[in-house]
Amino acid sequence: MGKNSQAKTDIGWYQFWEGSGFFKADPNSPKKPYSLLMPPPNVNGELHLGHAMQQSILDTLARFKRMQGFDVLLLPGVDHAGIIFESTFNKELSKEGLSKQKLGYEAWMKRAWQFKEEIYNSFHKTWTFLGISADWSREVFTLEPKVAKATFEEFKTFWEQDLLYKGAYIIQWCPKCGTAIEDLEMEYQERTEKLYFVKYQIDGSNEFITIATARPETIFADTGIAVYLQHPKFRSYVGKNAINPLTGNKIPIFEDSRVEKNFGTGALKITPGHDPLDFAIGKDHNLPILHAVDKTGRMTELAKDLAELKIEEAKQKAAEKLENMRAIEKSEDYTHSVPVCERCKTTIEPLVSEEWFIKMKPLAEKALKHLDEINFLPKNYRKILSDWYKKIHDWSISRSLWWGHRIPVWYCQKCNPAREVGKDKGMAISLEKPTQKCPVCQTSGWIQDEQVLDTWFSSGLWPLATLGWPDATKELKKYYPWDFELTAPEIKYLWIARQIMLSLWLKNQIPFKNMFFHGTLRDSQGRKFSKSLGNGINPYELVEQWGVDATRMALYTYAAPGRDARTSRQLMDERCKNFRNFGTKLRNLHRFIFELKPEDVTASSDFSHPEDTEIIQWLNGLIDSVTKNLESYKLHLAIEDLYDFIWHKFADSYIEWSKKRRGETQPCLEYVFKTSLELLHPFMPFITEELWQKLPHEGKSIMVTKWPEGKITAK
RNA sequence: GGGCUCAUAGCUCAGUUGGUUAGAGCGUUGCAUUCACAUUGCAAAGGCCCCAGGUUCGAGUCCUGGUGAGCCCACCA
Repeated sequence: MGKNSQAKTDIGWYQFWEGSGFFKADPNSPKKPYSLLMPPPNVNGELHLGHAMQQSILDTLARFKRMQGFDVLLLPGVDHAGIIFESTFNKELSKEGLSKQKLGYEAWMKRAWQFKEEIYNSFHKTWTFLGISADWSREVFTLEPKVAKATFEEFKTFWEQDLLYKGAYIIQWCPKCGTAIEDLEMEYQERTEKLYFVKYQIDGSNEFITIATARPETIFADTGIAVYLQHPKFRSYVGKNAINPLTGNKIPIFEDSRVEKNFGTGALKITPGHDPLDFAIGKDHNLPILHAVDKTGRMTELAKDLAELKIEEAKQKAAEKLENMRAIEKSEDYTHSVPVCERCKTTIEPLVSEEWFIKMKPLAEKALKHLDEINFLPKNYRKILSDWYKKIHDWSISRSLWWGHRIPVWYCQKCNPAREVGKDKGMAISLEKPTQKCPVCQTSGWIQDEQVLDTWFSSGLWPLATLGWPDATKELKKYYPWDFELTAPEIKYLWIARQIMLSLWLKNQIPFKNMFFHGTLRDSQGRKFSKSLGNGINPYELVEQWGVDATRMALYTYAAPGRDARTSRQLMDERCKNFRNFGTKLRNLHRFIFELKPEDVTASSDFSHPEDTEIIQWLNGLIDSVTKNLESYKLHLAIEDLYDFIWHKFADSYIEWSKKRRGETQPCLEYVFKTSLELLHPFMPFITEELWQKLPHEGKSIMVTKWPEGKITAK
């Protein structure tokens, strides 16, 4: 009962604040701006405890800056999250026996937007109960036209600057998601597999060269054998051909420095179509690229009678074949890490495919020059990012998905059916279907590239697109660069590093002045929270049980920059309970000071009594420390001081002393209590508003009252 | 194989630029409590601040080496 009525009150305050326009930024206001950018959560599932922490931190800073008199913009939004969304959504569809293919593009899209809407609503529910004071009138979703326009501008800029190209490249392909993914989107699983030592006969001889491989099924696509330089045994074979045991093809044997001396036999089969290293070696030695496995993860015609089989089965069969022909010298158990798709955990199949890329080197170099203009917390992230920029590689930006921004490239069906890329090739870049005719053949049968852009291609523009770039809006002028941005460390390269490069390249300015990396909340065994482990803690349950303010306070205790923390439902409950009790303490302070006010109170005081002086001095110290800690984003230190002051110094000490001279302490009690509430408001917005409203006060809300400065000095 | 981070009370963690006797919450123990207290207050116990060196008048904090844990990056077939 009590909990429910409390929740209603909280929502009431939230509506009061929002209805009063307190959350809105005003680009026309003469106040100085302070801008905070919410990292857009992925439209995938519900917001978790990490989001709750992240967004509570943002909200606290926004409320603090507002009270300090800034025109605050806390801009919220949601990311469409291409691959993750599709894999989640398609899983949902499969429960109904449906699939992408069965539904078709139009119907799938319609359902997808509905699904997005459901998730979106749950986000808003969470944001509301957490009390997030964001400017909802400026909320952005990364698939909306505003972002499409910015993304097109980005694409066009790279195209015009010749930083964009399309080419055959070995990519990491997820057969289940049906798309290329980036190295950054892979993870590794330890697996024990068989390492086969396979004999390849030397052409025109009875001798053999032996290679070690864990993937016998790809032998069908072998187009060479490389041995390390000056191999004592195999060097005599260099220049000769080996016979591919499964196809009978003759393949060249050559030396290459990239072959490891101390692994396997010192000879490496080269399969340019199915391995990144082989691709590189094959390219340098002009080897043909063959595919034994296709994009669905099945064997191709090349594998003859093994065609159509899935990789795992083909591996067995290929090994048996080799065994039967006595081509296997031996096999060993071999434990290595296998790349899998971060999203669906399917084994990655490297394949050669036509993809779009951006040349990143000039962007990275520019970012490196300006990195010092950003204040990183913790500061070692400057080095982490700069190391990454130094060994940057080209960014593959195309994905074979439906959920995303379509690549804004149109090919002339008549004169460029192969969809080649080039300024003279009957192709156009345009956000909409081009209206002009093909300059080469004068027809207008344009067809758009079917792939979509990598999610991060648009998310990387978040600091710009949210403010209306490429248009020169007044928002862009006033709030850019952002004062504050925060994120989880795991997307430092995917997102943060890209935002920095793209903002500098396109706008010639850093995207944000302060970049805060919070730690990762983990379970009691140090594992990340994940759906599959089922170890997550639902923030809503904590709020239900302990209230928002207490939950927020518990989360700030984990808000030290860059520090991972172990927690559990039990530990969260302990901390929440503690801060719930702190809230009770605040209510009792109010009761003591106001509801149980004696008759004989003194109207005013110069706080000259030594006990008054003492508490005022403590309070002034508190104002300084809370202000300073908020200015430097150390929320965990600020709440420690607030807690200690209010509970132990004010309640346990001063209030006890005051009982001897209750009447004359009234002005001091009221001043200290009210100031404490104001200092606490950014952290515990609801209870502080509730109590502040019951006090004698000026102004409409504690939210828009002036931040305490501690002008009162006792003699 | 590189790189980064961490190691502080039984547990989860603070400890800003080196500076008295190293802190909090929870937990434990004892006492009090018809007091503003959905209990709260008072008190206690509990620490070779991972190990070994070094710098310094002074080190939990800085440097070197070691041990252990975690994370990130990397093409070991």
